[in-house]
Amino acid sequence: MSILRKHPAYVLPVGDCQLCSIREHAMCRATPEQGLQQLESFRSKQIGLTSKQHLYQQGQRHKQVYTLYSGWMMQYKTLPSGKRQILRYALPGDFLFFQSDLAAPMQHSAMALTDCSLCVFPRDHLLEMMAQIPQVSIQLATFTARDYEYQIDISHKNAQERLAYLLYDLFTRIKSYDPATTDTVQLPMTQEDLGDTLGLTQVHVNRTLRQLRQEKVLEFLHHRLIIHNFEALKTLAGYATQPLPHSYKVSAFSL
Amino acid sequence: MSILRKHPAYVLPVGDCQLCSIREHAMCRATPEQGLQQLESFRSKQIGLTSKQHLYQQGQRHKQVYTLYSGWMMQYKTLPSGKRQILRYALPGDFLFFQSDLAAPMQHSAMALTDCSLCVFPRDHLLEMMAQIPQVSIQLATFTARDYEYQIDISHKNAQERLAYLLYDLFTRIKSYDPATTDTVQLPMTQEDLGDTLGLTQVHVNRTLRQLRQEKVLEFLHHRLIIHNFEALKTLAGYATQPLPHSYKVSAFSL
DNA sequence: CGTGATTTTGAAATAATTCAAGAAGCGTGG
DNA sequence: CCACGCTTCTTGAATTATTTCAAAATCACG
Repeated sequence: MSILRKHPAYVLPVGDCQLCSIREHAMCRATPEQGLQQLESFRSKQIGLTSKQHLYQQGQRHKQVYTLYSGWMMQYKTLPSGKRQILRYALPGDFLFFQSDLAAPMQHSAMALTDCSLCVFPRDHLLEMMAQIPQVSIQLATFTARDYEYQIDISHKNAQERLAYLLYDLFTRIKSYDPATTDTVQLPMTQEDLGDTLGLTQVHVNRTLRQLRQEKVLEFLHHRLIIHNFEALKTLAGYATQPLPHSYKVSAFSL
Repeated sequence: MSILRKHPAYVLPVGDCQLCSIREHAMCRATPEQGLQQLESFRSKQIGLTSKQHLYQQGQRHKQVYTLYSGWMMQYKTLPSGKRQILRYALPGDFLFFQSDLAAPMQHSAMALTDCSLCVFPRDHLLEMMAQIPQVSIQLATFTARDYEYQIDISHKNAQERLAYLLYDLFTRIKSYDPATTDTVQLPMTQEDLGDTLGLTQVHVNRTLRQLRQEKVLEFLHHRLIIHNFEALKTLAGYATQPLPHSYKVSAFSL
């Protein structure tokens, strides 16, 4: 059995996907009881994927939208140059599908990194869901903003800082599924995946990981990430421990 | 009078800001008549800013949200290193303020690049507006997704491609305010601003602009952008003219 | 155990930054 | 209307960051 099959499959905390009995689901979180029933009426089915299987492909006019119930998925784009750009790793509870133009063909592909299961909703009903259940739109706007802020935060960093930022984020997200986690987690991605995520070559990722290992910050080897120095990692990743100074006057209107 | 004062101030097409009679306003676009009246009831006032004035500052707990009515603004962050990262240039109709955690202090600052006017809404009412007027949430999710996709698109590019992408985008946005535009527009930003937007040094922006000029793609000098070769620019910016090939099989569930 | 995928390392080339200094444009005050 | 000072733009040389190419070592899995 492949390492990706036996990889720990993080699962949403509550029961079978009723998209609704699962409060941790991105689409359900903060939705009131009545809204959950509505949501459930929109759901069309559940599906399973095995590792490496695609859920949808860039260029397709896809008719459905998803939330991930268990497993890891990744979303990526094939660029005009032929290179692969990984946009995002999805964990249980995360949306898969959203793009600014819902009517356009998908601008990216989604592939299972491990065996997965998902909840399916008809794409045609999404706007209806957003209109009828305000929490759905709010969640969607909030999660999209979070992804946006993630990209903003990583964009002006160098190789070491990016790697630190990405690995810190992945570690933190996984830890939220298994609070017993101390310093070690299993990750389904390779060094090449990390490179395609960060816009670095696999070779440079390897050398940067070596640096981080030598500096005793972390180790990443064969799908196992170990964090040795949490504080150093956070600092490298650019999480400010001090509030930033204000250097300009603010308009009189601003308060 | 400063060049930034006499800079062309793009204004929303329709009348005084009734946030409502202005259909092109991000918050109003696609909102039905009844929603517009509701929106108007939420609006608290209009304000003006002069060039270089700040609307809000990173770290503040800001009580209002805005849509820009006329002029240019920029949103930026001060990083722990002290460097400035410009996130976004706002033109009339654009939202200013959104972040994933509405209750947190602002994660960025907003400054007027030219004289500006804006519509103001109490931040406390934003979630209420989103819940009562579904179009507001949908617009917010859509625009945030657009910003996200913009960051995704620019993130794995080199200096020349980034500059091409940014300038093409700015050109296109301005053109939408003045359809008579052919190949020349005025931009309020400096080469240093472009550098802080793209994560490049001002010196490298200068050298890259020289390359683009020598290759007869475009000229950017003293706030004036001239596009000489639109096709070359689009290609450099990474807009694929051909659909991308599909290389993987898709799950049986995907249609 | 053998094969293909992944990781590691070295050497050379390219991309971008840093430091430094000079040139050109812009706006204010005389 | 000109002169001065400040900001922005330009260029060169040296340094650092990252990529490319290539090959060997290790690992996973059948």
